[in-house]
Amino acid sequence: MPALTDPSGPRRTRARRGEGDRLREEILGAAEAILIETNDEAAVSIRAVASAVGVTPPSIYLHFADRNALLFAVCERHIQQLEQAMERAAATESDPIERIHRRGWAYLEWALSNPEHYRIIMMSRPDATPDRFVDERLVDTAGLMPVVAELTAAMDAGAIRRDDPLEATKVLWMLIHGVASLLISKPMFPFASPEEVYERMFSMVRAGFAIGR
Amino acid sequence: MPALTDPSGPRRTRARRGEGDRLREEILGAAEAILIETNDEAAVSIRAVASAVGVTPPSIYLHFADRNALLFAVCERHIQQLEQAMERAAATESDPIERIHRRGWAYLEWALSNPEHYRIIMMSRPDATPDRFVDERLVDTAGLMPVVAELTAAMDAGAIRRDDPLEATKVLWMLIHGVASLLISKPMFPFASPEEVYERMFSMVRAGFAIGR
DNA sequence: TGTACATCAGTGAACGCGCGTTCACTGATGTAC
DNA sequence: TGTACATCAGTGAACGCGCGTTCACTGATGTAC
Repeated sequence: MPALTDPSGPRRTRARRGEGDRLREEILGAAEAILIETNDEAAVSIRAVASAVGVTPPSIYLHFADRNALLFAVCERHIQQLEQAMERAAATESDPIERIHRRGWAYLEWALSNPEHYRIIMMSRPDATPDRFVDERLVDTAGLMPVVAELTAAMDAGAIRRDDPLEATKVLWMLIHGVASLLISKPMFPFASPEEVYERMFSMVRAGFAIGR
Repeated sequence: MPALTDPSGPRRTRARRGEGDRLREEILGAAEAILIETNDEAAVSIRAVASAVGVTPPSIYLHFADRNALLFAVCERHIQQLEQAMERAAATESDPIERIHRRGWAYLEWALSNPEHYRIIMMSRPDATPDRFVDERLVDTAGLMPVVAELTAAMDAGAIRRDDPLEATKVLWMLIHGVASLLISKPMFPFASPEEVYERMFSMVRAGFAIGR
């Protein structure tokens, strides 16, 4: 009489030859699920993921160099969602500043919906960050380049004060990051709603960009 | 022949009766030193601190409830320094907005000088934060109240647009936090100098506060 | 001045934990002949 | 159609780690009589 219950996690049928990448996807899915469920990066351990997938810990190393690589692979997927969300948000608007306004709001919404992802990508210790997230990649990651283009267009059109669009964009990123990260880190602090805080912040941005003194 | 070297850390003479609090200070000092030296919260373990002081791990519990309590006791000292630095910075200036400008710069300087303290206090997971840092305390902690007073004075004097001074202050906190935390988290990212970034940010603040449209 | 005793500042040894990672291996699956 | 073999997807057991915390204790110091 075979055991009907499997104490060591869900059963899994071994992938067929050539389908080794199936496990990779399952690992990513399980890691993602644990991250969302616990909202705690530390809970995403090699052992926890392996057990959730129904596989032994060493199997993880068949697909990921180490724990960090796995963690960031999970986040990389979400970053694509962020970029798409920002594009969608801007799509139906033509005014450059308003497009930036919408992008920023999409960024904030995404951060608040995925606080632990946001924490890992934007708030973790630099030495825990894989190289490709640090330099070039990060510019895209944060969705900065489209904003630079937007600002340049607005300046060319004479809609806003002429300035260095890249530096201005970096500052915008810092401002929105301040809102996002403090809302995430201090959920008990009596902040106003995200909408209100965002509008207050952005009204300063508008004023700062305005032409004239 | 007695051992001349002590492999288990520095020797320490036991405190006399009634001087038990001496150890508390030594523990705080050692924890502080480790935090600054390693710039890594995780390095401040009960065992590491005990060994640095020249005492056994259980002794820590004579003075601190647990590891977290120790960690935050270390930070609490620094917060006082922050508050004092902001007061000093504002002291020689009379214009309310300029006073805020100086306070903000002092805040940023402090954060960049004590990145790991800043990380613990402002960027750590909420569930790792002792209660008293979460609510009332935090308002003082971040040095918000003087700014509220400054803004109120400026509004009363008709120098800036009338608005809710508390909400405006919270947003200012978020903005400066964005600058501080991103400079700390992404040291390799090609940001401009802290000075330049801060001035760019604050010029938006000034514009946002300005009277008129 | 001397001694029994309470107090206080620590100690020593151990608890149980979960972790990342390595290593030699197994057994099912497909392929070449 | 059959069989030896290479390959691939995993396994099982163990490594060594440092950690927070607990418990019963010791031994120096001061105090009361």
